[in-house]
Amino acid sequence: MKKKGPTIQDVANRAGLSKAAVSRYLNKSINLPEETGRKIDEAVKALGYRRNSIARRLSKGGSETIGLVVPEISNPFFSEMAEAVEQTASERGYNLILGISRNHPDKEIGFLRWIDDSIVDGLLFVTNRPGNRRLQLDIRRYRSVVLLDEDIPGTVQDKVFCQNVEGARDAVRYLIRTGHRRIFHVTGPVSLMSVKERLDGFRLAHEEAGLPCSDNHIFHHDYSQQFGRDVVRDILSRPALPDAVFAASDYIAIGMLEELKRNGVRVPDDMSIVGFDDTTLAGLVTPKLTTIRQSAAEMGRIGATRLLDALAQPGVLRGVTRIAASLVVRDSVLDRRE
Amino acid sequence: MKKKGPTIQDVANRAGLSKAAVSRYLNKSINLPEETGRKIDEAVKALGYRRNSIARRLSKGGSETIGLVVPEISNPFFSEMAEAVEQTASERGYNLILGISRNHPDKEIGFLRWIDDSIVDGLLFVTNRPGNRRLQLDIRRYRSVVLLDEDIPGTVQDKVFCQNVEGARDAVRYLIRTGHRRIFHVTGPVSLMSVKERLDGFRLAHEEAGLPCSDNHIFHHDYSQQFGRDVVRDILSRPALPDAVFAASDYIAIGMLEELKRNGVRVPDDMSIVGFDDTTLAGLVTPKLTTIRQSAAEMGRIGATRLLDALAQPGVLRGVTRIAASLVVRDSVLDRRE
DNA sequence: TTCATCAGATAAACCGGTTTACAAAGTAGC
DNA sequence: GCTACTTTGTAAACCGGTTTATCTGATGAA
Repeated sequence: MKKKGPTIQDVANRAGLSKAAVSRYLNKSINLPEETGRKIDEAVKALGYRRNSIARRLSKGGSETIGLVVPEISNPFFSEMAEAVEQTASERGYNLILGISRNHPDKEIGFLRWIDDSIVDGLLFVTNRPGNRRLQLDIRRYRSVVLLDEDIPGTVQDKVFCQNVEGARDAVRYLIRTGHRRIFHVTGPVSLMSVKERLDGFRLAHEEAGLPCSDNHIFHHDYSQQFGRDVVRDILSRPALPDAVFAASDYIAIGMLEELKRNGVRVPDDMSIVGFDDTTLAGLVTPKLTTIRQSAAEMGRIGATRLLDALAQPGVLRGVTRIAASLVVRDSVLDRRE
Repeated sequence: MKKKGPTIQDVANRAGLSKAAVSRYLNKSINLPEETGRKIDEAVKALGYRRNSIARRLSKGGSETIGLVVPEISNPFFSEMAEAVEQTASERGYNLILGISRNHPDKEIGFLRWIDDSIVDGLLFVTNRPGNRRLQLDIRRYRSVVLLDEDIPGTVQDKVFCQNVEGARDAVRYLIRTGHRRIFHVTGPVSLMSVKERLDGFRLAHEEAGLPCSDNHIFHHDYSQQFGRDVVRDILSRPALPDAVFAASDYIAIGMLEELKRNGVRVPDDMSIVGFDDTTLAGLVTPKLTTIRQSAAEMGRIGATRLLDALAQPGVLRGVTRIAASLVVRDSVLDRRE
């Protein structure tokens, strides 16, 4: 029942050589004459030798594994990201280990320890708790961490975000261009960089168009479907309805869609809605959601590439990379120009 | 820049003891007097010692990591499963490493090698290629593999599936009970166990009701949205439309919904639809999909528990576990009884 | 011939723990 | 006082590789 596989010593014995020769040959760190190489190859094949990766990690000090830490994986944005990261990692011979933080700072910090513990060589990190002081202080100690999607202020790592300002500005520009004048913004907590930046874009588009932009047209809470539903009740209780809403996430937009429907408000006839993210859900709801597309896959791919490059060649920081955010027109916005 | 953390030897030195004493104390495999224990604790704290998990794995022979292999992670069914697996694993001190096979048998077999390579102690395995001969032969060599969702014939591992027959039967019973008489079945490839079993349930419900059940009311291809769209064109080209369709996956059902809408066929007024899986998408589409709920999370949780139990106490096989599949009534079925 | 050089290969240290087998000191029982 | 445990602890082997420093014998140049 033991199934102890053959060790490198067994291979060496069979080939009539030393461990060192076999190891170096297998790692291509030595040039051996053809005949010798053949003997090793033969022994490896005959014994079915596979090197023990744990032992290898111990002596090399690396794990050939990277980690991805996300708040949740059942959110399509993160699962699309994970898919791309796994793809990129596996193309370069790395394994991917998954950490799900459920937004607990303790878990997040625990995942950082993976680096100390040589469980991973580096980490791709997404957090929704940028304000956590401990995390902030802690994360700076770690090189080989790449931040995705949301920033943690005061950190110096490589980072990959999307063009939040431009995306939001384009969304609102589009609403203005299609004749909307009273636009609300429903978004997440002010602590998040993406929220701040999308709000900047929202304001920018208003300024460009010479439109006023009141603070009480802005609703902060979180990027959830539930908030989308709740905010609708809030909005409907007000004297004047907006003719459009720019929601800073598809989840919010979808929650709103649902609740508006329940209240007999037709989208887009009575109210237009634009979302943000373009997860797979956006094309599935009715009406199909017009939204700003940011590719979670691209973010994952670029982040993983950055990280793997950094591991291969330490010391080279590339700073912040921005991926595109572009408008995808579907059915949730009505053209109101007469 | 080396950041070499303190080793157990450093702790031993500071506490004036031997490596062995420290190791055994830290692993609670020895009882030391309070005073000595305190000295070790002090040294650990003062030095900020964390044990090197790679070295530990090497000597213990285990990795305290399990793997989850799925065809894709961006499919909500699998990401919900992954979330539950990660949760269960982390509660028991295990890490989760993710393998995405993209349905390539080569990759699947590669992931099995993780066990040989001591990268994982065990594997949760979901495949859509049950027919692959090589995989079939190969997988039998591995204990500590648990099969989820789909079977691989001829294997002896622990397995967790859902009650496909009962679920499908209930779906069709419900359609019959609500007055439907001409029910089509749109499903995946015959090679999958789930497809066979759901078909059995489909037939069973017809028999019970004394209804005929023709083979050319059954459409096989795959569990994809695209097939849902395609099959609608096929069905609409036929002389007589069904009054209901039982789709063996939500993805198929959603694809059909979309294409039916495009063709002016109203759901559920002109045609009722029942899906299978109850992924998050089901509640989001219009009309909301009536479907059979199988909890991917529960499957993941139970599978992970089985695997971890098996690792803790080898040799005890529990065979096949079935999780519930139950009807969730939403808006895609019309009651046609006058 | 002789010294330098180099290809081919190895012994031994090392990575950082765990574990086995055993020693030394304390103490109980008689 | 002597034997028999118990307690407290350790030295050394081990896990399975990688890597460094070194050795040997052959080739080439002077």
